[in-house]
Amino acid sequence: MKNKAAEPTKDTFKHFFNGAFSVDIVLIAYLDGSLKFLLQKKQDYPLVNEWGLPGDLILPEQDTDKAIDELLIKNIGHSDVFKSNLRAFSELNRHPLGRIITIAFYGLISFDKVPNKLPENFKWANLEANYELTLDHNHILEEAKKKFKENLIQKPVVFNLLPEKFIISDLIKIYELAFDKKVDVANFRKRIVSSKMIRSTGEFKQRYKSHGRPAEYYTYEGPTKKKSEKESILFNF
Amino acid sequence: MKNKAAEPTKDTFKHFFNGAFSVDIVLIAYLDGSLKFLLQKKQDYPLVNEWGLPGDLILPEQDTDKAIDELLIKNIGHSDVFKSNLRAFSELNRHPLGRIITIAFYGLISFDKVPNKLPENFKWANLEANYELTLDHNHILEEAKKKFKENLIQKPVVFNLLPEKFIISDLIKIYELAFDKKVDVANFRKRIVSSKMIRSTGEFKQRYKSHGRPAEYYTYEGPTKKKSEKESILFNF
DNA sequence: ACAAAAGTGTTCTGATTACACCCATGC
DNA sequence: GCATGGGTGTAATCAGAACACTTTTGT
Repeated sequence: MKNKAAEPTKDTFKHFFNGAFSVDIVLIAYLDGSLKFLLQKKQDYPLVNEWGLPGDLILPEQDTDKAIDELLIKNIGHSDVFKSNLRAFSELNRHPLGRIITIAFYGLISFDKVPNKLPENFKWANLEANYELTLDHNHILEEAKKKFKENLIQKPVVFNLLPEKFIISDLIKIYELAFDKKVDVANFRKRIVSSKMIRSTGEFKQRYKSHGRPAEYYTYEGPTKKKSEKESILFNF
Repeated sequence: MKNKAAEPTKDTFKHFFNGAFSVDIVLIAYLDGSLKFLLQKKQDYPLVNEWGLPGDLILPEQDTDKAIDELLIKNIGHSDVFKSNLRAFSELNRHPLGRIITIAFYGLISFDKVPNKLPENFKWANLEANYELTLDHNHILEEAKKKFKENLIQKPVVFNLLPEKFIISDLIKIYELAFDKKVDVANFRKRIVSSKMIRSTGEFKQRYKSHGRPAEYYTYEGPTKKKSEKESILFNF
């Protein structure tokens, strides 16, 4: 017992510290009547000219959230988006440079905050299109889409895709696109209005080159003040 | 243009490869009529004698899923549990040894698979108790509990806490414990039986030292075959 | 016989569905 | 006037909440 090895120190653990981290983001927007996500053409070795999710290697001393913000600021000019930590992707051989675990985020940006011009190596792609992305980015994209859809029905995240003032038909359109299903407009409208989550502004959308009654602008008021707070709980699957 | 720097190589990225990874798991069980989670007293420098979630540093060449399985096998004798990738925890100064990003899992183990004897430095703790855990493990625990509860109402994960054959009152008890609310037994029962998710076995639980009508054992049949598959979609918040 | 736990039935209410109808505008 | 998109009303149905009641056991 007295003959035990030397006390461990930080140095004892050196061999654990040979891994790298990166961040990637699936940034979703509602643009031109369809759902899109942001793509980046990689320019650095070893992925030159491959398309993938916006992302970067980070240094061990870099914070992941800040790294995402910096990435966004650099490329779309600001980081004013809704961000949610998706999960880590850690498959052993996911990256040719060595063991890199990536922290994936999914984000939502409202269309009024989408810049008119993107850097040359960025583009918006249709969320439903099939792209061959680099590394495991198709996998990350799928998981993000899954979480996005779950969130859409469970939490008021839609509003992050829309400006302060929006029209209900855009709200509905997003659901129809995301789930590829029709929405009963009358019932959707009644439910969302009666929930008090949105409030009418009295302003109306002027229409150009189309007719029909002008749509009223609504604005998001925050989550529902739980109406009833059920006494008994029950599963729902 | 011709004067550009040398082509980058793997070596160019060396400075990114100074980070470490770990895995941690919040393993939940339904034991002795309450919900518990597994705790480990750390024995290695620099966390000696601090209690935290079961977990370990992993080498850059180790797979995270395998690492969790090995951890479980070593300490509870098998890895036959339901596991779900929670997310990565990456705060800059979460670990005294340096930048270590941990991949957190949450897991569910059925009480018939819980070993009678645990290693000395492991114990089951009440899920609702307040412990001072090492590092950011309280934070990880909270996120795991949140996801556990979400899952309970959204997906048929409860069955992972119960043996092949179980009685409905245990099923209900888990919900009551997790949400600290009463469940209307009659309605719960009707809903779960009519869902065809569980099937009665014809076997009954013999009771010792208590009276009351014997409970029938049920068994899980798999997820509901979507009864109606709604035409129109609607949010639910 | 009675207490305790398991399991069933019935009523009432309110949410959800389906769909018909009305409104405001451009051409 | 009529086509188009926005917006409201209503009747029928169905799922959920509440709770009383029956069954089977131990003591």
